[in-house]
Amino acid sequence: MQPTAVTWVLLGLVALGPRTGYEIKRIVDRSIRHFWAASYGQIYPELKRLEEAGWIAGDDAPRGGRARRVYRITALGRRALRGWLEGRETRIEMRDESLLRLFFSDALPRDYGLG
Amino acid sequence: MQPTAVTWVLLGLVALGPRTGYEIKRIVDRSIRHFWAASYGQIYPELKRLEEAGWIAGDDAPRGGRARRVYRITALGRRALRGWLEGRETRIEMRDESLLRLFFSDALPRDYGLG
DNA sequence: TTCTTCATGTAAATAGTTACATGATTCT
DNA sequence: AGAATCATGTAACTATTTACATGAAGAA
Repeated sequence: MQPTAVTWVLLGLVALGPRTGYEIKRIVDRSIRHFWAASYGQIYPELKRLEEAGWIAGDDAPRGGRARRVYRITALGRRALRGWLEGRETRIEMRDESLLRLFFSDALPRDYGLG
Repeated sequence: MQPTAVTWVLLGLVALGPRTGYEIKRIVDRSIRHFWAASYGQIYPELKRLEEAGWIAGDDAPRGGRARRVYRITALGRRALRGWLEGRETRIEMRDESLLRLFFSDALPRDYGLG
């Protein structure tokens, strides 16, 4: 399975305990997003892919009449996650507008506004 | 002009001195990319847009038989850049794989590999 | 002469966000 | 009753990367 941007986020969260896509999104938005964001448009399709690959398994668990699907990690998924955890690859990309501003802070002639 | 991701990178670099698209790409790859990356597919079309907006002006400056276009900033461009520099908006997004790994470092049962 | 760098540009593919559709449940 | 939250999913849009085409100049 070719991992995408959200593969390890989903697999990691499901490894911590059974989760729905909705719960995953909530957790990501509250904490993980500070160093790795994820949108519904990524999460739901990727959960399907992970299930097809056998890394997670989904169980229908409706709450009343409301559809709901809870995913849990499989042995195969644990193996994959362990492999990634032990990896040394360290992809890092960032966009920090304040650093960009700092970089260009002297790009224009000063206006001596503070002088 | 609706700014894109690379607008301020290009305008800032051109404000520091006349530059070709190729030079901009080289500078970005050597330094700025650590906090704000840019690809040719963004740079060349955006240089065109900036020129159409009157924020920069391009002059053909071939080297021998090799086509070459050098851009310089205009008064309008300086105004726009100053406006952005004085702004307080601070968009920041990052993806740090090692932080993600750290976050999930206890997601699996320990294998006591170091014990 | 061959390799690297200079130089511009874009098509195609991939990635990602946003906004909506849909509707139940729970909280105030 | 009304608002917020739970819950899934995707279409359409926007953004971004990659790889290629093209070819001259300079360095080894």
